[in-house]
Amino acid sequence: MKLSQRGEYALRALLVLGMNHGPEVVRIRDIAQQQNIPRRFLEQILNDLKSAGFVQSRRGVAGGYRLQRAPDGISLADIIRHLEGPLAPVGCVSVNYYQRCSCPDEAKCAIRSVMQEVRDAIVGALEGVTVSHLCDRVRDLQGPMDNPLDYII
Amino acid sequence: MKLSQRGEYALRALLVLGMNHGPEVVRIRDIAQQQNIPRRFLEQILNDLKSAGFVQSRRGVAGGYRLQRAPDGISLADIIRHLEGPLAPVGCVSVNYYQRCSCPDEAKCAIRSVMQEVRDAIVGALEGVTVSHLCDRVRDLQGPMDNPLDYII
DNA sequence: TGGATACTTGACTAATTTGGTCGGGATTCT
DNA sequence: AGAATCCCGACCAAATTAGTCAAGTATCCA
Repeated sequence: MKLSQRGEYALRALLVLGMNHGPEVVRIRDIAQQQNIPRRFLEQILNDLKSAGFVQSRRGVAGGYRLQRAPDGISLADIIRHLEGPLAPVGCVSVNYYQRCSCPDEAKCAIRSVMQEVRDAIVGALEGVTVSHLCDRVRDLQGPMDNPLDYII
Repeated sequence: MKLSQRGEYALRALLVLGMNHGPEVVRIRDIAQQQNIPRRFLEQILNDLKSAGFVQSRRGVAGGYRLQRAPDGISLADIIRHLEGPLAPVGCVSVNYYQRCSCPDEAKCAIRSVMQEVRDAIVGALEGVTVSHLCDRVRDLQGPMDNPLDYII
C-alpha cells in the first residue's frame, strides 16, 4: 500500500470535515487553504469522495461539504481502498481486488505466503481506525483549543 | 508498500537462487523459463541486484548467477527497500527514505501517527524474513522432492 | 430578477513510472 | 576460433500521477 498525494489530500480533507462535523457545511476553499492543497485538485478529489458516498455537498452561496455518515462510520481502510485500490502489496493476496499472478501454483507460493502476512499486518493497522479515531488523535496530540478550525491536521 | 512486477520478478529470481544455493551458478535463461519471466527483463533486474550486492555473476559459457551472501543473510526488507524504495506508505514516516510532507506540523499530525503504525506493521512482517526462510516455506508448502529445480516457487 | 458564490463535469496536459525490447560488446569455456 | 553467457546503454509504448482549466448548474440574497 502506497499513499499517493491525492490520497493524502483526501484523508486530510476528510479529517477536517470530521473535526467540523455537524449539520453545517465546509467550503472547499477553506479546506484547501487550511491544508495547503491546490483548490482545483481538491475539487476533483472531493467530487470523487462524494460519488463514493463518503461526503455530501451543498451548492450555492452557503455551499460546501460535510461527511455523509458519522465520523465513526467511516474507516480509513475503506477510504484508502477506494482511493488507492488494494491494501495488499500484491494482487494475489488481495481480498477486495484479487488478481491472479503469474507464478505456477499460488497455493504453494512462498512469496505469496509472506505477502499474505504483510497484507494482514496492513489491514490490521488500518481496519477499525475511523475518522472519529483520527479526530481523537488530533485532540490528543494537541492541547485544548478554542476554534475548531485552528486544529493542525 | 506496493510490489511492482519488477520487484516480484526479483524476489522470485532470488528465491530460485536461494533454492539452488551453492558454489555453482544458475543461468538467467533457466530462471526465466522456470518462473515465466521475460528473459531480457530479467537480465536487467539481475544486473541491478548484482550492483546492489545481492547476487554475483559469472560470464561465459558456464556463466550464471548465484547469491552473493548466504540465503540467511539476505532479508526481504532489504531487497524490497532497494527495489521499490520506502516500505512506509508515506514518506514522512519512512526511516530509510524520509521525506517531509506538506502538513503544517508533523509531530502533531494524526494521519502521520496512523501511518507510522502501518509502517511498523509492514516492517514487522518483513524484517527478519530472509531468503533462507523463504526457502523453508517452499519446502514446507510442498512435499519432498527429488530435483531441486522442480520446486514451484 | 439578477448577481455573486460555490459546487459539477469533463477535457486537457506535462512529467514520471512501469514494463518491457533491442543491439551489440565483453568474457569465458571447449 | 566459436559458441554460450553475461553486460550495458539506449530505446519505447502505455499507464499513472498531479494537476489545470473552462464552462455549466444550483442556491442564496438583495
